[in-house]
Amino acid sequence: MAIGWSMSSKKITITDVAEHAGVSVTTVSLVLSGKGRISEKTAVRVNKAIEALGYIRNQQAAMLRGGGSNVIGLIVSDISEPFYAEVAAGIGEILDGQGKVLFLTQCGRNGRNLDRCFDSLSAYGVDGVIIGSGRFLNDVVKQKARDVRLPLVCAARASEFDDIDVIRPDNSLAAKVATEHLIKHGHRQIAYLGGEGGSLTRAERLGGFCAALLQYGLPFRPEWMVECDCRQQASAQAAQELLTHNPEITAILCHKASVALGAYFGVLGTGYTVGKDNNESYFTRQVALIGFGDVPEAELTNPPLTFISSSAREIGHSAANRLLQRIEMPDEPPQHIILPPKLIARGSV
Amino acid sequence: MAIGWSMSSKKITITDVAEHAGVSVTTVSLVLSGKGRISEKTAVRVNKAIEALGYIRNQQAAMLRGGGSNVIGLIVSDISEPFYAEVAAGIGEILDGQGKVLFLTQCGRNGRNLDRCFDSLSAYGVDGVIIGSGRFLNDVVKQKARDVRLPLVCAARASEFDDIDVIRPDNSLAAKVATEHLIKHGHRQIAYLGGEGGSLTRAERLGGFCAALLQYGLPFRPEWMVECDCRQQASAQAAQELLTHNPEITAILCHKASVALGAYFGVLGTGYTVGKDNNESYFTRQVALIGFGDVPEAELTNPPLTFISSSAREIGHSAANRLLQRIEMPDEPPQHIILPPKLIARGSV
DNA sequence: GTGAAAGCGCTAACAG
DNA sequence: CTGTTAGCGCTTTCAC
Repeated sequence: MAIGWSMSSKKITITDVAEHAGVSVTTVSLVLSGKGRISEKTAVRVNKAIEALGYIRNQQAAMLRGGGSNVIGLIVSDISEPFYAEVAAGIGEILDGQGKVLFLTQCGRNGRNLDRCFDSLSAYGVDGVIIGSGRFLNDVVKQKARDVRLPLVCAARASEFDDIDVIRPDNSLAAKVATEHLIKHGHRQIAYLGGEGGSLTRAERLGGFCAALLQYGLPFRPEWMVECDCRQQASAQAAQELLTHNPEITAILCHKASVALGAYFGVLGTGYTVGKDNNESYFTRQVALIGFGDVPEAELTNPPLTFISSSAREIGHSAANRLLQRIEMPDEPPQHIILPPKLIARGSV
Repeated sequence: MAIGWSMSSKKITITDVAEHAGVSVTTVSLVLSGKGRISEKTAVRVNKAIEALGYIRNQQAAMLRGGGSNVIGLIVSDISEPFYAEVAAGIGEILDGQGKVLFLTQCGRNGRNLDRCFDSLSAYGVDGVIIGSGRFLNDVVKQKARDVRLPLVCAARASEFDDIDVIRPDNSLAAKVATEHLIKHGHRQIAYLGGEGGSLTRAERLGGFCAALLQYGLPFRPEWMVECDCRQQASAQAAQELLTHNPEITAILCHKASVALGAYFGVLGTGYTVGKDNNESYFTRQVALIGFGDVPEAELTNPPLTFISSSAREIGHSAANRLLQRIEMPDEPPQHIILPPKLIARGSV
């Protein structure tokens, strides 16, 4: 009748461990943190007691008196946006190796809760915070961070601030590299497909795109830079239209993975083929494609599309590392870390 | 020379507030938690002091003495997997409305860190934990949860346990509903495309699929249930092969969004069309498509593919709500919450 | 090397 | 309605 049942409900504290090991709480604490010089023998005894009792140190209490909490806060608008999910994963990877953990908050797609998120993180005693969607970051929060001396770094998709640490991809360079790649493969008539007018990311990329065109003395055609809904079908249609109305176009730079995928099928739909024909047998018209992508291993691998990537995961890595540094040295001037793009050639050029 | 500079670095405590407001700490505490009945006047005075000083309550200290921490722990293998990201977002939405927050941990794609994640959450005093990837959940962790009396619920993609709360989609029913939908639209030769052999989710769906076939007296064809790489191109090829080798097939159930998308283009690639022709002019062969999808608003909307969804976000909602309930009433027997599927008809059938 | 004691900021009795 | 007081579990001087 399950009488000898484990009544273990009582919370086990450092005191219990000390008792069990026949030492003082101080000693246990010292062993836990590896600080004071403890004799090998007692250390072993203490550890054995910890094991036996299944003791788990109460971090809340620990940080109350001591210094850091080993918790990092993250604010994103919505974690289900792949970019932020990827950044979060990257941050997690770094933190993991450092015995630190991640506090996740979502401020909503409109950023409404940003202030509340920040206060929340602050209240829970995080050692620093990383903010994803920098576009919502306002001066109130920045000031608050300064007031409570809470390190704040921004993991962004585009350039945003100059008064805090920012980690971001080099959109402009990425576009330039991609465009040059196309030019070097003989393309002279290049279009840019996708994105919305108001997007900073798009603006930066178009900047790089134009820069490359100008540098190589190629014509600059506003009507070849077309916005479109990012969904595949829409992109496919847009690509098809673009190609039929402008038969001279031989290459398209695609604003994101789904656009590239759409364009891929759009090109096929026009009866053209994608990529360069290695055998130099130019019987059917070919269109080259390069897509921008945050998430290397994803959709673009199959069909094999050449793409230019600024890994969101790496942004997460850098942001985490930067924050950790800043926690150590809070008074350094803020810096921008701009991640270079990587071009992955895979046959569609 | 910035001499009168804000020296606000000192941490502001409840005591400071009490002093500033000319009341005792108790009163402040009471105002903060809205517990004791405090006179309107003092409440206002206290709030004013809080405002003036920019006081932020130290949650760590609060929970040390009091009960809950208002923190919920989440363990997923990798937050960048869209399913988990979506679940996390759903959880966040619920918690947000309750003044609670989310602690995110990642146990790695192989689940290696599961134990460590759990201990971490436990150490930080979460009120309960939601585990995503249940497939990694082991008895050690379950026992540990019981020992420390930490409510544990599992937000899963498929059925996994019976000794803890589980929230999961009804894969079998979803497949059944989808299949019946096809049958009712006159289809008799239906294939299932995608997924990997070892997948529990797939097994459950195939179960529902077969059940529906049998129920309607339709033939059961193992060779029409084909596995395939989930990437688009692979799926497109697989669909094309399937259709050319088996000309009698008129409908395909697709294991996930990317497979459906691939199949869509695969069908077009064979020269057939997708969907039902409303004008009853059956000149070209048509193939109907239904995809499974976790994320309603995503890829399947365009092209307009009919799909059957078990919203990952809703799983997050339910999991959060269930956990909150269980925190209130820890001794209820564990229950399974099985979310019904939703069929969204959009023209591809 | 190890222990005793004083808090960290807050809440929860119990008095007034 | 409001104040006094005693801890929550842990770290950290400062003695021994």
